[in-house]
Amino acid sequence: MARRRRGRSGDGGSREWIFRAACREFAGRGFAGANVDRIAAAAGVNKAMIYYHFKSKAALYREILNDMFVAVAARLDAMASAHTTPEGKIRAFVEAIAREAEARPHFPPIWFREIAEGGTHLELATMKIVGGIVQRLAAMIREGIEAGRFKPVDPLLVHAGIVAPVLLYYASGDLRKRLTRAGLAGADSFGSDDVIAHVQRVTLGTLEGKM
Amino acid sequence: MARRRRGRSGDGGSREWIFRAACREFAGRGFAGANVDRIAAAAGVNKAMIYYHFKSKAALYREILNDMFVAVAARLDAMASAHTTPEGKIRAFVEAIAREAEARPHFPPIWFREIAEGGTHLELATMKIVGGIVQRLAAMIREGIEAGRFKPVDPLLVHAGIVAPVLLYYASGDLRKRLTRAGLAGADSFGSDDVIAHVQRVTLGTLEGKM
DNA sequence: GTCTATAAATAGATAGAC
DNA sequence: GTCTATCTATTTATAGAC
Repeated sequence: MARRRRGRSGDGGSREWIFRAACREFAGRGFAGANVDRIAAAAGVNKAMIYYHFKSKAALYREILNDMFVAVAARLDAMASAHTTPEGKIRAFVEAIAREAEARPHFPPIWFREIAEGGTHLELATMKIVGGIVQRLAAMIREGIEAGRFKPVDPLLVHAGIVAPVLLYYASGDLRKRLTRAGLAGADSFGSDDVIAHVQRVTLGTLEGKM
Repeated sequence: MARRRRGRSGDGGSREWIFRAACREFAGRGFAGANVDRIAAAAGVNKAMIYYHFKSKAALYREILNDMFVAVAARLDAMASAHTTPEGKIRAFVEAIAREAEARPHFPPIWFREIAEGGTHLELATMKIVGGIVQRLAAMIREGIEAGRFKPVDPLLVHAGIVAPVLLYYASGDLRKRLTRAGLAGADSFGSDDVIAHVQRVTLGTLEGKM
């Protein structure tokens, strides 16, 4: 442990080392389970530095939450603009969630825990960004309906059908390993690309009303 | 707070009061965030009683985890036996998960958190029960394939497509309330029956290869 | 910006009386 | 089975020197 990834290119100094170590700590142990001493050790800085850069453990956590959704929204816009058809946009939405989960491995577990906690730590600004993400998907569906290619389906049901399985896949990596080690049908039979393709197929099938 | 549901019919005494209060506490705050004093207060018993009935906070939590999956497996068997067709069994699987989430509101949030934690608290016996649940679904799919009604789809992908959205719906109740209060597209446009029907339709559409 | 030392509160667990 | 009192360890947070 201790002293990780200092001196790497793209490093923003102690503040960023702390931020990254905190992402891992909160993802692995949750807000209450996370330990400031451990974050400091993993970041390779003194504990007092955390309070120099951040107001509190809670403020640090809230900043991570906000960063997650800012990144998702940005990636969503970047990927969606490359597609013109409603189908392409839906595919891009699914892939954007998955790619963001890969870029920020703390995203799925932290979000799962925060959902379980009722979103207690979400700032208003962050909630608005979360709302905007759902609205982007709703707009894609509306567009597809107007183009006569999609049947009307509740956007939140579609959203859940995409985000829940994709994030579950990324959040459950350790659990699946553990189940496999225990001699159970752990299933390493597929990878992230299979998950993405499957969710894209299921989602479009639902929207195109082929069932 | 304090002193809840004592003297109700079906009460099993202090041990059960503690167990139920602990379910709520762990669901709302996670394992690390849960507080033994608060559990005792909510159960209306003295804190020492918790250690009289359970070995430790962790042991109490592990017992709750195990109880959850024993109940899911039991409900699954009870509901599946009432159906003969592969389609009916898949529908019953979806409904069983949902009904169990209603019967044990702590199930979705606790399971989400435990997944995020890599299943660290799962005993071997509990993991076997979890594995058995996936195997039950796999058997239903296999049966449908052999009957020429389903296309081959990875059972774990199907499982994720069912369990993730259903549990997300139940686990996100408080979050959705919070988003709505913040003036966002909270979506109270549908209820649990809509979610169940939607997931059943999507799952069968996927298995029947209509996309 | 960085570190040492420490305050101050919280929380899991147990001893022992009744 | 139940309660009081308490031990002990952990942990967030800050004061203050360099």
